Amino acid sequence: MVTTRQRQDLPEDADLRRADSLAREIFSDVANKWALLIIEALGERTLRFSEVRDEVAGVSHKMLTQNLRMLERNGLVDRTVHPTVPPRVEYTLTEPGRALRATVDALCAWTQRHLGHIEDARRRFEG
Amino acid sequence: MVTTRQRQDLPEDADLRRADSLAREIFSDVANKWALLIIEALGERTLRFSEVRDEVAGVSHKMLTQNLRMLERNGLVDRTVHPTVPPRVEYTLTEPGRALRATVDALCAWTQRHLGHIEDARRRFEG
DNA sequence: CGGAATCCTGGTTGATACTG
DNA sequence: CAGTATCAACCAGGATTCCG
Repeated sequence: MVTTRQRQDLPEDADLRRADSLAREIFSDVANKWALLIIEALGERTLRFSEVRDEVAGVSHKMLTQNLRMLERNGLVDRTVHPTVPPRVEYTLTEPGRALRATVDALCAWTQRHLGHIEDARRRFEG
Repeated sequence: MVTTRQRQDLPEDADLRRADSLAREIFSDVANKWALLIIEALGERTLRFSEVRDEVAGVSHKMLTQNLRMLERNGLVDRTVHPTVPPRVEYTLTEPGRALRATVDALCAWTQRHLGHIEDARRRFEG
């Protein structure tokens, strides 16, 4: 993944730059708090809309639908509508979604491992 | 890292909940586009403010200082001021910063690997 | 129950200008 | 060059309401 400015602008770089801006877009979609928390909440399970809402602390109805749509659009979650009444909508991670979840797990582990160091750094910072 | 609601609220859980909200806070700090791009840009190198700005495409002066401060506060980057004129300020990842970078690398790799799948998913989504 | 639409507020962002 | 301050614009995000 390219995260830096392009140094040149030759015509033959066109498709490279396209893939690049796409990567950037996906990165922006995914590198966001709610998306990552939702992916983490889904884990290996299949959850209903309201179950996800209950699992992800503090998420609003709106943010949840918005992010679930985005994840569905990018093929990271499957959305299944059961035509019953009342309606029942279930969400599951797709294969790419589960792969992403692995790196989110790593991020969570990193956070846990460095909690102490970060607390110290903060005390030192404002001193 | 705990990402779900607390089911109970017993007194003895107080410090657990404190660590929890701290983890949540750090997660929110770090799970953001600019922070991750900056960490990726720094990599193993030491860069000046203007060099980081040049490496991270599209970041504004303000967002850059803001995020660098945040990363410094959390002890993820070292900030060294050389008292020369004009001033020279250099940024380097700390050990925790480099550890975090490893997971960011994983995220970037994930993005690259699934670019195609995601493009397809999008086409299927809007139909 | 899940979702869309509306409104409304406040935080985030970029532009600009100024300091050391 | 690096950083801060100020201001205006914008958009994220919450609350609410209505629909299937």
